[in-house]
Amino acid sequence: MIKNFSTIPAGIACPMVSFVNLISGKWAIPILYRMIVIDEPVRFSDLQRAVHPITQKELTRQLRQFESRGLVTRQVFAEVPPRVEYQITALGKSLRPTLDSLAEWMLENEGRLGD
Amino acid sequence: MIKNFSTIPAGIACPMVSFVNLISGKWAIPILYRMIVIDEPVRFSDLQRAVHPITQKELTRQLRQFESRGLVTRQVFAEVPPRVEYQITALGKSLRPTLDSLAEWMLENEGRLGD
DNA sequence: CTGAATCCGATTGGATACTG
DNA sequence: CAGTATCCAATCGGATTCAG
Repeated sequence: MIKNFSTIPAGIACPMVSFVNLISGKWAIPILYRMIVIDEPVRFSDLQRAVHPITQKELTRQLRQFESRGLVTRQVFAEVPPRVEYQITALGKSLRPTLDSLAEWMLENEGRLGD
Repeated sequence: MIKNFSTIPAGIACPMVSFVNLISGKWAIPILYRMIVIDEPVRFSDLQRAVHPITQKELTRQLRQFESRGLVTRQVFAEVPPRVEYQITALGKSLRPTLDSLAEWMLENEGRLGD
């Protein structure tokens, strides 16, 4: 017998919609997780090397988005050659346990997935 | 002082890339989480009502994808009117702790996010 | 009821060239 | 080095129509 499905509050899934809005796209999670693991200021070019093969354009876009959300900070040094360092914030770091869990699940179950 | 970034194995972020490939898109996580919470066979139309305002096309596409990955099952009943029931698999359910953690983080931190 | 098919606009994301 | 600007292809995703 199937329970009356409509009795389940529609709001349950809403955090998930918010989450997808927060970190959607091909590179968002990989970038964020990498920065969490690093947990130190990191230069743009180093980050690009670490998260490859991401393009400059994509990396820039995602970093700007994270910055506006308060997940990472951006510090510009008035030098030649220019140096810009990005770093994960406390808020960003608070995502670590969740993302760890996610990575672990993937490592454990990748082999079981179809296709 | 900045650690030499290139010493960090590039493989660390790979599970994340796999994860994004598994459940990317606007509706994938909301659908999956909803089915996990239900944990019972659910009809197509009920699911569409629960995860709104998703279109038929999108719901169909995502369900087919999940089916091919082994995250949900699809059972067709030869009736008039036709009935099709989808249900989360054990593999799909094993994602629950991770997705719970994700939902909780979102509920706790939604207010702290910029923009 | 459960789709498949089609059309369409919006968004994503890669490649490349250029700049301070 | 750290971007910006431009072009382009592919995908995403909504609206609508049709079919078994």
